[in-house]
Amino acid sequence: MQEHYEPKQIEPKWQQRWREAKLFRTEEDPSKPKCYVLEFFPYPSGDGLSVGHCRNYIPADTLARYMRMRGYNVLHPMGWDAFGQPAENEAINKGLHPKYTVPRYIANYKRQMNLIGLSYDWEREINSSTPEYYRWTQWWFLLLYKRGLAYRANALVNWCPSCKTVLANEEVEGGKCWRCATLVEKREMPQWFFKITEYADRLLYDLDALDWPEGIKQMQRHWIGRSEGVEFEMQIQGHPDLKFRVFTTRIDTVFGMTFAVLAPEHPLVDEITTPEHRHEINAYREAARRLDERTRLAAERERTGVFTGAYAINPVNGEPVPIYVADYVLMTYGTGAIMAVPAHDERDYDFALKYGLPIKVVIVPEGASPAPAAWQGGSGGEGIPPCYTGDGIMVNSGEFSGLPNREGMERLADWFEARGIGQRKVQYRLRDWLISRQRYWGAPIPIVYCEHCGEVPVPEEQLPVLLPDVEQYQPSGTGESPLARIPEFVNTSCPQCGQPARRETDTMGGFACSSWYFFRFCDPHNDKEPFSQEKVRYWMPVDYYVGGAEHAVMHLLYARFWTKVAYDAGISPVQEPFYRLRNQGMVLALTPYRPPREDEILSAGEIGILVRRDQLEQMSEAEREQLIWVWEKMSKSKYNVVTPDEIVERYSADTLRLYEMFVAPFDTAIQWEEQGVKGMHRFLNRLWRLMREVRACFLRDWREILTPETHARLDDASRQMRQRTHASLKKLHSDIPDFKFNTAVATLIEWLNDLEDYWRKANTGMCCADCMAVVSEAVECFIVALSPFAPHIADELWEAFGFEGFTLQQRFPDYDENLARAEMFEMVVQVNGKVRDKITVPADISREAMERLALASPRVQAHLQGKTPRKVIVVPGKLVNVVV
RNA sequence: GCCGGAGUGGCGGAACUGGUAGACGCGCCGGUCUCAAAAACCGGUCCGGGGGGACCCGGGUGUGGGUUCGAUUCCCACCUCCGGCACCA
Repeated sequence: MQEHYEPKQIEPKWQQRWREAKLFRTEEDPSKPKCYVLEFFPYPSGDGLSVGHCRNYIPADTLARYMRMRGYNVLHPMGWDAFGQPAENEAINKGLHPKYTVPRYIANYKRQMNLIGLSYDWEREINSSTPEYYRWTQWWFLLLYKRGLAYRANALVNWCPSCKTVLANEEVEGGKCWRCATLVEKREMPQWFFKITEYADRLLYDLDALDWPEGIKQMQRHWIGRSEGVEFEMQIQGHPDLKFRVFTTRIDTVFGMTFAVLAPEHPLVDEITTPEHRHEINAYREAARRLDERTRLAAERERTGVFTGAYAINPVNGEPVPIYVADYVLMTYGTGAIMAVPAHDERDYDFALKYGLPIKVVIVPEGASPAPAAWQGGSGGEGIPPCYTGDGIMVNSGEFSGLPNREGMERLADWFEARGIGQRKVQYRLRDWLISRQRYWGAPIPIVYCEHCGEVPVPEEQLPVLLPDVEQYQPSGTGESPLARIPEFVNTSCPQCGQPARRETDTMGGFACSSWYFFRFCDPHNDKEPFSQEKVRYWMPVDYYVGGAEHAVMHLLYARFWTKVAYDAGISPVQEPFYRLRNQGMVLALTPYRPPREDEILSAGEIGILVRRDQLEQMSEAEREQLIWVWEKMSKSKYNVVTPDEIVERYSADTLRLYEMFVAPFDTAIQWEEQGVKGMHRFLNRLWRLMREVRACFLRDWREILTPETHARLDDASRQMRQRTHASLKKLHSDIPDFKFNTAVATLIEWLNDLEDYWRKANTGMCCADCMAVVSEAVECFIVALSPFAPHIADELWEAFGFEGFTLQQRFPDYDENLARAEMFEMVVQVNGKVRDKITVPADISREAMERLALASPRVQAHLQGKTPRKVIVVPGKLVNVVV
């Protein structure tokens, strides 16, 4: 055994041995329980992994290793979400085709993952950009298509002028593109959609049974946005042939309608606008269409709108109300038209105040007077009723007046349904999933357009539709994919009639690939089908799914949707793909900003000019003092990245692993500080030194020595050491599956501290064979228990102590419940709730004895000052509180 | 504005179903080794006050109130920070 801990020798050595032994290889084994541990499908970027990315992989790896050592058959695979726009954008910038860059980046990721000792079964590696994989992504498209869940439609879509492609609703964040933050525009184009809305209810209700972070479930619920209400029809005055429908969740307020609003894009606007308003309406619609997202973002909550000159008839009382066009009504939600009730809706209220429209109160809070005199003036001023959106009693509502509004809602819904002019309806915020991308680095949509047969799906046996080589990377700008400029690709024959036909040139967005990869990992090399039923039945669902919270809606919703479709088609054994979900916290790094120079101007919200690393090194002392350091998410663009490579170089992979798990709870954001890394390195050094000392006295047969009889004659310190060993194991068994890696590592450190103390004492003087057996038990258990966290040093020590094989093949040590329990405890004695004494007593002490000992304490007597206790509270195993 | 989460020493954080607040690590202070420094190791370290000292007294988990023998933990109100959504009728 080397004198010092030399990670540079032991880490590569063990990584090589693991590889040669195919240690991480997984096969189906019906005799063992399975455990599927999966991390989010990474996109292999040219920047490689940072220690920030490792925050995900390291704890997941520790969990996977632990589960293996618990006897589970663990599936822990890794692969690459290799299609996507970053690779294309890079191709444009550097002139290198993704087919060359992507494999290089993958190789680097893999090298880094191996460097930090991740236990992936590389035989199951998959790459979504290979025909072997995307063939089956296309197969999924056809599955959805056959089930009526894929359709092409002309639609007003989100267009990113920078990416030159359309975006799904989920990919638009605050009106900007999720990738490049460019303002998104609206365009009308034919596009492919998946009918995720058909699954809205199931996607909503099935969330309840999932063991996911509550926040993520909440976000999905909100994204689906189910609401119940009534959709009804309104006549337009002077147009007996025209009517429009509105949706409301507050049918109880229908008597308070004082105007109606159509979305600017509503098809009826043209027909009903009167000549004198036409000019103004057209201008408004044009502005809304063009500057849509921009103005809506800039002009906060400012309401604007224009009168059409037309009137709608309120069906409940026959009163005409003016019809406005306003952009606060969205064409994409509900019917694109609303009844406006300013007295009971904030938005309608603001609009009515601005345009001087009447405000008619139809609900009053229970016990309140409906008289105008009672109004203290809403935000509109004296004499104007405030906007009240809560529950109450209906007034001014004809035959419904006097009813509690909740009841009125039901009666009115019945009223509309009985007359056939309206019905109860459920609305969703969720829209269908737009899948088309006008890009070449994605899976081609397997559809052919034939003059005779129309839209024809490519037959399964003709898959894959191979992606051709693209020489011109640039998007066409017309909105078409670069694939459209490759005649050999576009021109084909119709699979049905054989006549000349054209291929669809759109590809599928990247989320298609990641919506089913967890199935593929179960059977990654199947070339007959996407996956075999037998294997999927064995492995699915994913038991632990680990990744960042940024995919809360997009990926996680899409993957759930595809899984449900597969379930309905009889090819998935589960309705939900991910039983447990855990989100890791971000890794923050200090990022330097400098004050702006005279010629530089900061935009709003900026605190200074970002300083690059090379610039930082050239700065003078005076300049450095001016810097403002801010904790920000580690990223290439902030020049604050720390790589695992440099940490492994300076310390070791095991150090990095321990630090990332120890520094904070798994789901908390952490601040990257190298000082803390040093602490973990010290721990490993200390471990090494102690093991070197202990090795000579190590007794392999400690199990035979430590019989119950021997245990009974051990001294206090030895029995306590055994208790510490077993209690530590117990704690590890509960912390690891619970993702409490920080306290798990703390437990290891404490255990080692105790062992060091015990060893010091046992080694000087009181040395005996029994003591060495106690040390040996602790040492052997410690090495094996350390293995999931720091596998390299664990295997090295394992070998140094003369054991064969790998720690990963050992059973994670079980603990003895009786030994884990302390024999003595420190009984706390309080007087009036304040700690006054601590007395060490046997664990099985009686309540009476506790009370007697407590009252006998001189300290307690001193605080009692002769007074007699009014009450004595005894909590067994804990404390005694004397109340005076 | 709405939804979700969190406020604990100089710092990251610990504390089971209400029961010793501050585990563990960093930093800092003192020491050992060294010509010296670094590294490494050993000891100390919530704040205030008292004592030569082992110790003793008081305060303390964002703020204010409440329940309780006892509250970081439960309840009410408020403040701050982080994440998400934002005209969804």
